[in-house]
Amino acid sequence: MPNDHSEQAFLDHGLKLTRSRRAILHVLGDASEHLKIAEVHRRARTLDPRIGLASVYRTMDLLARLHLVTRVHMDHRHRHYARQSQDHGHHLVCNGCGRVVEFSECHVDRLARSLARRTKFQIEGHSIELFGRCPDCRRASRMGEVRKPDRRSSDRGRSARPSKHA
Amino acid sequence: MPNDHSEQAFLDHGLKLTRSRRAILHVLGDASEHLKIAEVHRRARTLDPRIGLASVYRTMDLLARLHLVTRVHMDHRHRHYARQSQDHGHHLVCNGCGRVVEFSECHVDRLARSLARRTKFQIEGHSIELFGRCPDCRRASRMGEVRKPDRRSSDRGRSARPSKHA
DNA sequence: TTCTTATTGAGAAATTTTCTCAATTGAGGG
DNA sequence: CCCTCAATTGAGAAAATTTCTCAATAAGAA
Repeated sequence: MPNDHSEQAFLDHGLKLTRSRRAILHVLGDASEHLKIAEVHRRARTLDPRIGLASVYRTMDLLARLHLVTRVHMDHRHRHYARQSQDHGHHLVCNGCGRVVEFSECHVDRLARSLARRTKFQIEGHSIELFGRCPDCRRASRMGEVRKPDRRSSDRGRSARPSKHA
Repeated sequence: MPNDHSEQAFLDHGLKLTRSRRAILHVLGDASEHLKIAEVHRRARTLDPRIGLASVYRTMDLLARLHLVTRVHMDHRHRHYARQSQDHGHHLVCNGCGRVVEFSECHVDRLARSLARRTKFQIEGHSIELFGRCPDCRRASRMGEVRKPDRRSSDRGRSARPSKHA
């Protein structure tokens, strides 16, 4: 989000600040949600239509390596990225329909400290996902159905913008 | 793992117990690790070479919907599944090289209860991932490098079988 | 056994990600 | 300001993963 900070980080690591990278940083700076690659690409192209998809992949990888964004696991079909600073919404995902509810409470600090000590990793972030059944799907399964997933509604449900906030 | 239980679950839901499904249940029953689709397919074919990849996808989807198996998010490139009962290895992933260390301690019970109450979800499982830098990557970055990920070692690191257990 | 329909396997198609390579461009030095 | 050179790019090909289609098969009920 501090865009200048990101740009500086690039330079500090001897990386060039190119048109594409600047555009992508802008996109990420403006976004308030998690974005998947295709969406970053789409938005970046409104700033500069020349930007290629491969560059988006490359830049997002770099940003992740610089800890400016974090990969979040929202579904299996797409990569999603969140800015480092917003990386604190965790997810409750419905196994039935894919609906996602965000929540923020978590207490992994103790766990993180203990793992850091044992593994000598330097812990930088975390993500928690819980899986279950939303009320609608519970009702459906009480009625004996095995709901075949509906592609469209499932895609909607698993989209980047979680439907509710707990 | 209780194979008969799984087979029964199929019948209970009016689903047929076919050769392929039986083979896949066997594979899952024998496996002690998370498996990705391609691996399930490979193993199932040693039991019955006729099984097609599409059937593996279809069966794994069904199993997930029957709660006999859970999707776990180990990397972005593949789906991974774990048997419901073994869904309790969590991961510490190195942001630098992708190395994965498994750990088992976690205290999400309270969190789960509180979310269940607030959202009316029925919680069925969870996954925790922490991200950081492994000792090797910390050393490298102290030397100013931005390690470009090495495809091969990264693939090894992110594979289904974590390298170490904490 | 026969019937009915869910399920299958194979391959095509779609989707996402990675790779390759010639052309461009950023940043530093002169 | 211009040069130089390596980093970076865009485009498209290629790879990898997932989904779809459809005729053929086989599981389970009668």
